[in-house]
Amino acid sequence: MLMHNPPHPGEVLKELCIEPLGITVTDAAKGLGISRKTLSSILNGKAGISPEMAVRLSIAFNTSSESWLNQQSQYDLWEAEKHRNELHVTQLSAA
Amino acid sequence: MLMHNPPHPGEVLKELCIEPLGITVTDAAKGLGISRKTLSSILNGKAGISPEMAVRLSIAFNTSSESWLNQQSQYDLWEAEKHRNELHVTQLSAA
DNA sequence: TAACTCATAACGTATCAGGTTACAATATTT
DNA sequence: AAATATTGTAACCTGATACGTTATGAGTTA
Repeated sequence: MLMHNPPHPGEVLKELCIEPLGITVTDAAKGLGISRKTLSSILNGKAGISPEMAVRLSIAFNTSSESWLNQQSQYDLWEAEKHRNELHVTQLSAA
Repeated sequence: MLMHNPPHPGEVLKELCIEPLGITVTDAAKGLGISRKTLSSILNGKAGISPEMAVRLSIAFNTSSESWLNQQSQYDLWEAEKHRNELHVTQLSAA
């Protein structure tokens, strides 16, 4: 069960990876093999981290791809849970 | 680190939720508040489990939405990792 | 036979990742 | 100060995918 509002994975990426290394967004994008606009979108919370992007991050920053995708999942789930009560779903039991 | 080929989340859904209850795909779809085609696509591995669908499943089967979405993430990541060596990514270090 | 169940194809809509190009606002450097 | 670098973002395009409806064919059960 998720207990607190998870941050944008992009926010974590910026604060824990990009800024500590002192590299520019432009150079990081080059290293990741993606466009600057795509990285910028992630860093500013406009785009999520796709499975492929998680693998790219794991290579570039020597981390685990799982941790990146899990962060994204938890963020997405937090958003989805906000509308739990609006879903027309009934409990299912044996026929 | 993921060690073995994760199953389709839809496969798990079918074997651990639908079949044990002895309910039809049609009735399960009704309970979930989605179309029969959408559920069929998931059960047969043609579609993934979206964050919203994870919440629906958690309500209908009294489970955790996290477990469903994590299963999907692990499945997606397994697929993405297959192409790890095709990605043009370089290790990033301090400027 | 008739009714139910299911997978799937065809079609449309919405969302989203990702790319390119271009522009404006800051920083930084010379 | 002037020139350069950096960044966010808007506009536009493509491709993938979730989801819906409708229809069809196959299998199963009453």
